[in-house]
Amino acid sequence: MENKEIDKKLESKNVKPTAMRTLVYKTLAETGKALSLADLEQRFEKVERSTIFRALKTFEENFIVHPVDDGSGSVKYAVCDDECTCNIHDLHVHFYCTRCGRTRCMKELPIPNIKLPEGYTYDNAQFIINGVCPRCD
Amino acid sequence: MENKEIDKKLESKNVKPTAMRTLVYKTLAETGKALSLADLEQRFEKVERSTIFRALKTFEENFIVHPVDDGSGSVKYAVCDDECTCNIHDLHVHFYCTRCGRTRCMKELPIPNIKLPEGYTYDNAQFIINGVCPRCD
DNA sequence: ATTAACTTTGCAATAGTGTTGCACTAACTT
DNA sequence: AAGTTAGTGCAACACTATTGCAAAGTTAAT
Repeated sequence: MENKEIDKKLESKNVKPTAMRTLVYKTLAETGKALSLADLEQRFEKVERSTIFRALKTFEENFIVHPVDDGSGSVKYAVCDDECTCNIHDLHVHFYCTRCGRTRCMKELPIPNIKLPEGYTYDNAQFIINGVCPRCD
Repeated sequence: MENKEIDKKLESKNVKPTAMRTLVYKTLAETGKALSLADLEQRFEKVERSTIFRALKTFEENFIVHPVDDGSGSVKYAVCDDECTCNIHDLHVHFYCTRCGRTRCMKELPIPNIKLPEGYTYDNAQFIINGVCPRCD
């Protein structure tokens, strides 16, 4: 993905594209997986943890990435689709491979509609499936 | 719940009932919610974190409690049903209230059956719904 | 262009969760 | 009762997430 393209994308979501943000976004988009802060940190070496952290938070607030808590101990982040507003209708299943630790967005599997008992309202959900991915099988 | 009853239960799952374990189990069973290590720690004051921690791990290994990672930052634990073997068929939805931070097992809502793409196998899942519970509404 | 105002970044420090080694004590075995 | 095993408390530590502050970079206004 071109840097210019990324910058446009960020701007379209009201986030000023800086070198670091572009880099973080690019990495997330190119790997196509959900990555944790530590994952990202390793990939660049030079960049400060807090800088990446704040980039992710900014992205999250502006619906550029969504957080995935796969139970691995650290929250991971994956790029949202263009139309994503991170509301309940955009949610999808995530698959966590217990062998390689990789987390994959299963955008083709939307979170099933659940009928909660009387009195409960919801606005978000996480559906993590743990198992073994084809690569590790 | 009687202590004797608890002790029987623990023994039936091959866990030796000690004073601490009985206490931890009792608390989990009586509150009827999923509690974190920190939650439990607060309730007793006197008892060591690591002791509670190890009690929970022991319970988990022996299918006496199941862990719930509701995204609050700390894993919580809830008592299993009698017949629970913590395999994929025993799994149920958990509801995390974003106002009060309480996590409730929705045993009446089993995790829906998901058809994964070719090549993926699974053995566990977490389905957390975030919203507001009746108490907080 | 220069200064002022604001934003982003890097660094250092901190809080909280989870986890382990070790020594001490309690419980169980023979 | 002596020896072995299991459980507990304490202290230490690793790691993730998070924040305050100061330096550097960017933008806007004169």
